[in-house]
Amino acid sequence: MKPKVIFMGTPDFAVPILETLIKLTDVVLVVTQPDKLVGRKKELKFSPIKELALKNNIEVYQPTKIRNEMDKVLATQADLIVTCAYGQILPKEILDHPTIASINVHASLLPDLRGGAPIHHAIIDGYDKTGITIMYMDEKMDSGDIISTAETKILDTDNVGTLHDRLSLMGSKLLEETLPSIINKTNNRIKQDDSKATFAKVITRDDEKIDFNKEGKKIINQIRGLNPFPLSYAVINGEEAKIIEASFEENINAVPYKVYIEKKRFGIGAKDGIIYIEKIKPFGKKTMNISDYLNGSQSVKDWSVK
RNA sequence: CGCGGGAUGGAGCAGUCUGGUAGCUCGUCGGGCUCAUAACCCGAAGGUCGUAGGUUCAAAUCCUUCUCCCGCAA
Repeated sequence: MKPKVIFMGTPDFAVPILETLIKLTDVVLVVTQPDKLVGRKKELKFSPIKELALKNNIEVYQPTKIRNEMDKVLATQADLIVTCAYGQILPKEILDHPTIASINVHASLLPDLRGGAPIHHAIIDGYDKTGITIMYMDEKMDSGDIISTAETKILDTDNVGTLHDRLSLMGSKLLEETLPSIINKTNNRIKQDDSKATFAKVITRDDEKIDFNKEGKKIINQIRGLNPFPLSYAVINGEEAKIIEASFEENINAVPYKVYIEKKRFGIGAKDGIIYIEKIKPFGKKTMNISDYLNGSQSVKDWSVK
């Protein structure tokens, strides 16, 4: 007899998790964020999790605020609630509802990087490794007892896209390995050391702007840690341009924000060296290599960066 | 009708306001120079200027329609 599971999640990251649950358990209800009007055309967009649920003929529930709309969940008999990047805090009544437990799949090695953007911050904040934690949920943010973990090194070549995809698959694999022990209640249960907790705040517009007074290494981490979404930017000649990829070379004489034009290279000074832009997405244009960008530009040497 | 940017040889752009021979930086191809080169020199090919219609002797350029791409805001 497969356990009955209520799954709560929203973005792409959670898709492999739900796929694993569909394979191993009886998913009786999927809870996800309401459909949103997205983009300039205001098209109604289903979350990736809703798409997957519909494809598998699983009932979907989309409360605006689950705290105020708990009846549906409480009326659904379940052994487990599994969440992954759902986007809403669950009240105690819901956490206590399933017969076995309410657990969460989180994309960091807790107690590091609690919160909404752990993958971005793992790179931005210069961590050399991160991972997946499956844990019990309590009423605070990502603070419940740890059941299992899996870790991965963050490579210099990683960005949010590659790390996201890797962690997502790791998450589904770890869940598959851990699920039996949770169901027969032989799993580990390790308290988090709250004094060591760090937080991964949701990315804001301010986090996207590059501050060239910072060290080059930090700037590169910021660029990687926001790629491919939402991308970092700088104001070049009065227009916002997304910086897609860049490299860093130490240079003791570098002046922050100064433009360094060399043959086919576009550098911007930082605190301890020069950031060379490799790929850029100018305002209103598509992503292009820096050589293309320079080809179409005139009097680049007079440009300013803010 | 939320605000704004864009569509011009293979790439990135200028030209549009002030209609009148299709331009720039690259790439490609051919040739030259060189021990050699992504460097340099010479030459060539390659574009119905996003779509449809209108104004005009004449439209990339002015007017209108539509399509597609992108940033912000939600």
